[in-house]
Amino acid sequence: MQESTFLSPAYPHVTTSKRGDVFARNCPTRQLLDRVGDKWSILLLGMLGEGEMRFSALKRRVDGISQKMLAQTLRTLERDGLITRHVEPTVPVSVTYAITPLGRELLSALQWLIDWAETRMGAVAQAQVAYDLRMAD
Amino acid sequence: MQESTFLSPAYPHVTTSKRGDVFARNCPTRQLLDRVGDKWSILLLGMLGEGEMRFSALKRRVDGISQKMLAQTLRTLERDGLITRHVEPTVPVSVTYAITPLGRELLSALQWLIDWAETRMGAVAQAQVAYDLRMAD
DNA sequence: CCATCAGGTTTCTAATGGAAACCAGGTGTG
DNA sequence: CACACCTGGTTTCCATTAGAAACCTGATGG
Repeated sequence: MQESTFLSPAYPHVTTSKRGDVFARNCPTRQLLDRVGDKWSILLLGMLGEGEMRFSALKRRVDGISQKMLAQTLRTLERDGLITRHVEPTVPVSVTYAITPLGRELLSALQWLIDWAETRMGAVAQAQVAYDLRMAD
Repeated sequence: MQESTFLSPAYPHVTTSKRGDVFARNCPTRQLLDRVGDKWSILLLGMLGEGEMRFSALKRRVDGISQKMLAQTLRTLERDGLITRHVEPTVPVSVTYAITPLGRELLSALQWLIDWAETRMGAVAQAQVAYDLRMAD
C-alpha cells in the first residue's frame, strides 16, 4: 500500500491548463476524483453492480436523484467506459444500462469503502456528537 | 464482497427528513458519501496520511484548493473524527492537522481506489476518446 | 382528439464553489 | 509611532452547479 504514489505525476500527455503546476493537478487520482468523485456516480455504479437496470428503475431506486443528474451522470459513466447503454427499439423505447468489466473493477475497489461505511459510520456519528459538545462549551 | 448490502437500511436512529423512504436515503454508504463524497475531503485525507501537516502546507500541496474550502473541509473532517487539529500558541500561531486511527482506516479503504486510478485511468481516457469518436459521426 | 408511456432536455431558481479582500494580534523595521 | 508582515482563518461577491418542475418526442390505445 504505497502512500508515496498518492499524487504521482503520471499521464504527462494531459495538458496543464493552468500555471505550470503539472504535479498535483493531473495525477491519476485527481483525474478520477474530478470524474467520479461525486456521490451519484458512485451510487449509480453500485446499483448497476447488482445487475443491469433501466433508466426509470434507476430513478426509482437511487433515492433523491433528479432526472437531469441521472441522465447526465449516466452519460459521463458511459463516456468513461464504466457502463454501457443499450437502446431497445420497443415502444416506448427502453434503455438499459449495465456495468462494464472496467466499471466492475472500480466497483470492487469501492467495495472496501462501502464496507468501511457499514462498520464505521457509527463511530463517525459518535465523533460528531462529541465534537458538537466540545464546541458548545 | 457482499453487494446486497450496498444500500442496507442500517442506523435507523437517523430521522428520515423526507417522505417515508427510509431505505436508500439513510444507509451508511449514503451517509458517508454525503460527508466525504467530495474530492477535497479525499485528497486532504490522502495528504494527511503522509504525515501531519500545517494549514499553509496543505494549501500549497493540495493544488487548486481555496482557503475557504480548505478551512471548511478540515473542520468537517475534524468533526467526523477523521483528523485532529492541534493549535500551538507560537507567534504567529501554528495549527497542525493529523490523521486519526479512524481516518487512517478510511484512507486504507481509499487506497484501493487510488491504486485503481493509477493502473486504470489510462483505460478510462481511451474509452473517452472512443466515445467522442462514436458520437462525432 | 386526447392521454399515456419511457427517456430524456429545457428552464428557472437555490445552493455551492472559487477568487480575492479583509481580519486578528503579535512582531520586526524605519 | 506608523507601517508592513506572519499564519490561519472569515467574509464578500460572483460564477458555476444542482435540483424541481415543466416540457418534448413519437408511437399507441381509448
